[in-house]
Amino acid sequence: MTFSVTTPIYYVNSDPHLGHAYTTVAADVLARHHRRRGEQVFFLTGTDENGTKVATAAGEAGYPGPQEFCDAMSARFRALAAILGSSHDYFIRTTEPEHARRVQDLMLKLRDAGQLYEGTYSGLYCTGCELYYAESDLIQPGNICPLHKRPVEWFEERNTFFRLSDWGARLLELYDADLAFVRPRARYNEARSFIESGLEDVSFTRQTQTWGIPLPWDDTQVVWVWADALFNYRTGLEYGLGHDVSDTFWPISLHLLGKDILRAHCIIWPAMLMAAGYEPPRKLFVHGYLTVGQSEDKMSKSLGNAIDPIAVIERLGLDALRFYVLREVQFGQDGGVSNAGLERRYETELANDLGNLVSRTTAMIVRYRDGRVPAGSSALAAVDAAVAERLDVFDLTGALEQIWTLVRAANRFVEERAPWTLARSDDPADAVALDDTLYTLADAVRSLGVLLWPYIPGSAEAMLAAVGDPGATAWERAGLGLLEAGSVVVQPPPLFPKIEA
RNA sequence: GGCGGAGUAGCUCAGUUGGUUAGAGCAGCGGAAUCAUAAUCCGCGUGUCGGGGGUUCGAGUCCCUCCUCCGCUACCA
Repeated sequence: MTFSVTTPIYYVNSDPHLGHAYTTVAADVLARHHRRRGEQVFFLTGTDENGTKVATAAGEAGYPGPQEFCDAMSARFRALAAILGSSHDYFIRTTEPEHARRVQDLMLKLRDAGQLYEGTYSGLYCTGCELYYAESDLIQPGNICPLHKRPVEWFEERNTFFRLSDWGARLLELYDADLAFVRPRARYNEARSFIESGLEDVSFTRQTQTWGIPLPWDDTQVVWVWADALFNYRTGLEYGLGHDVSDTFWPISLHLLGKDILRAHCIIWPAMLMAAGYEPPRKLFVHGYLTVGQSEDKMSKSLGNAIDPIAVIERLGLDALRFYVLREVQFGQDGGVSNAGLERRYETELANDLGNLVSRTTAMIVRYRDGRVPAGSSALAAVDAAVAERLDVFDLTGALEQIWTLVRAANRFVEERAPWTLARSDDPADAVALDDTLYTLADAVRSLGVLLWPYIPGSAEAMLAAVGDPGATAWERAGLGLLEAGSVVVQPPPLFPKIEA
């Protein structure tokens, strides 16, 4: 089995923020999960660096040229990925010569397949926005740009067009063949209805832009940044590892993307691939936005409303951030996030529910059984099947909820068994019951370590080490009753220390 | 306008193909326990399931209609 997953490549025109972190973490969790299942995984992320906006931004930021700007900005995204613990296999940059060369090859391939033709693109263009407007989006009368409050101009440009209009029927076949081709369902509907409404050809080159990949047969044109950017999902496999792994990992198992780039990914991209003779991706998952909570953080005066991923990591740790963004907001929907919400989840779920479970479990085994896991059998119900089921449909939030049912069950179990009472008893039956209880708890901590490893790898490894099963993160270990009696237990320092007031 | 989502406890949301007293987490109130990061566990909700109408023995779940919010309705990414 193989599993290939991508994030969008991030446009270097803006600074990395929580939204980028969100997508990267989500992709990382899936990549880690599939690796634990023993699959071969290729996880691709990177930066999108071509286009006029980048060239302009480079000038405004005082860089000698776009490349220097891209180098600096891309490095920031790469740094963010590293801080997030992203386990990507390759970080692609669209200014890499290898990428450019292969994009040119792909353009030739499209041309040779008769999928490109020369035409004229014309429309109402606002030089301030640097984009074309539909008449309906402008203030009438007078075709006034809603942003710049001045009339837009009629522009014409000689371009090379892609015959997107030829692919509507094939795209619909894709959507018909797999109702989960695009998730969540609302996004599937959105993409599908757009296709059904009729597709127009799309210009795949730009004449007026310079910062881009030249069209191989006409160097007065550059490849449209979207075509260039989308192709990264292919080119990255062809050269990222230093050798071509596209045979192994193609078609892409899953593209993660934000809802703002749905059309490019769910319509243009599969069509481009089919036109070039490649298999389209198997699945696309469109996630929502993390919105800044208004209600809860209304009190905070200054700039406290924005969540800076780096600041969160410095204060509460990487795992707190990774956990929070996937736990708080149903993956696939929009949802509010706030520092107050983050702290609440951290305190109640990570520190109190999970961290304390580890503390009390290890403390009791150290105290009552000299730090050795007694022989016993698990009295709890495993959740690994339910978790895998959620992850198979990319329900990262639902999987976490399933995991938490085990966390809660384990805490409840402690109260039910009251091991401290059993420990005070002289009855041999109580000693056996205590063994069973402690085994169940240690084993639950172990199982939770396996289940949570993709989400919070550092903490999960600490959990596994604490119950004497370090590094045993393979998914086959996610069930219950797999801990060896006699494993050495040590009480670790608190996994999630309370927030200092 | 058209298409598509959503409207369920104070908050965030679950609620398969219609079927027993509509659920979870959080917050709030009360209690128990003491292994543990004073961490945990138990108990407590008169919720018009957006309004109205209909189908049915029976609807949050199907049909009609109305209201509100959101997304999409093409080439910055």
